[in-house]
Amino acid sequence: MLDLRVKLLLVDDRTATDLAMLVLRAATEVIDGVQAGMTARGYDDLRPAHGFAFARIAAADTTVVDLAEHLGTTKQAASQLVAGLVARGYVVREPDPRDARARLLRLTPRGEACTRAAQEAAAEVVAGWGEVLPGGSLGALHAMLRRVVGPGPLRPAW
Amino acid sequence: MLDLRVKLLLVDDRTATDLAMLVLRAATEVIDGVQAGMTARGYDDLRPAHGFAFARIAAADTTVVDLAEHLGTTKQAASQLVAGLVARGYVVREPDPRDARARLLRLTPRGEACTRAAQEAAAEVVAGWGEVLPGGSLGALHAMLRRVVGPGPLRPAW
DNA sequence: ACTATTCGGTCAATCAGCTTGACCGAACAG
DNA sequence: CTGTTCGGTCAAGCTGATTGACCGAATAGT
Repeated sequence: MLDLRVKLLLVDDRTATDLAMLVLRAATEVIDGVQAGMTARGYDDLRPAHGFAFARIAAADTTVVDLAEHLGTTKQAASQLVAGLVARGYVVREPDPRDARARLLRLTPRGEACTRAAQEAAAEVVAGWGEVLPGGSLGALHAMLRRVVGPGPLRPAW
Repeated sequence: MLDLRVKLLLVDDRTATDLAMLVLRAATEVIDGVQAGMTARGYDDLRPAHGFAFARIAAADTTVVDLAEHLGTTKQAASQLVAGLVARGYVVREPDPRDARARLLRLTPRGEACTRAAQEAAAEVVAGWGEVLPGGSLGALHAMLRRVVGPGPLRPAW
């Protein structure tokens, strides 16, 4: 009877591992689709990792250390990544009024345009899913994942 | 009115990009969870990319070129990866009876045990999801993703 | 107020994994 | 039987990330 309960929770082992694989495949489609959409819009000098950095910088006051934590890398790696974005005109570093050591990262207009492009590309991928799913399923999918996944880092490297 | 149709398909733009992010978060949880479960089981010398290689090798007769295609890398990269697995006793190369150039890859008992461990770890992650979802939702999630994602490479790098 | 420790950030060297390019022997097409 | 394609490896080079050292600003302790 414990066995029955487990079966109810896990469906079954085969389905469980299968589901994990499907999630991975879906994520790969998102990444590849967004990447394709980005190059189609003229942004061909950015990797997915940059996108995650953009999302963080756009969302809140962000320092290099914050970014490193959010990306799950070292602060040195984050620093290099930011240096690249600054060199390409997507990001500027401005002094933090509250802490002379820190430098706040902010998106340039170009960086914001790029962020919007990424969101459009992501929406396109999801729209493709909506076309093969019965109406309302996307909302259900969203609701389920929302309950399932907690906040946490969006590690850009497997 | 076109706008209305789009809205029906995409739910809305905000939800769409949000869904994409959730999928990415879910994938990160899977990867990190499996990785943690693997090290907990004593396999601490393997990266996620190796797991994808295992899955392919276990599923069908596989050569290095097949593997490269499946992983979305060059055959040289796949060859190096296989060399590492052979050196660590997870995989053996045996001659292909039909083609003297080719070498068929096969899992050793150690490699098979490792594959089972990975499946267990993946099932654990999914089981965690099942605990916070109403009964039957995992099945629904599985069904939706199954319809949505097509066959394709499981790219190990973002 | 003064010292010591922590913290944000960068510089430098090193490392791991992947790519490009060249090449070999086996298979196949003419 | 000869030219070309294909499976696979070797070698060199590049990129992204890590480790280690360090500087100046902030904070803690007394």
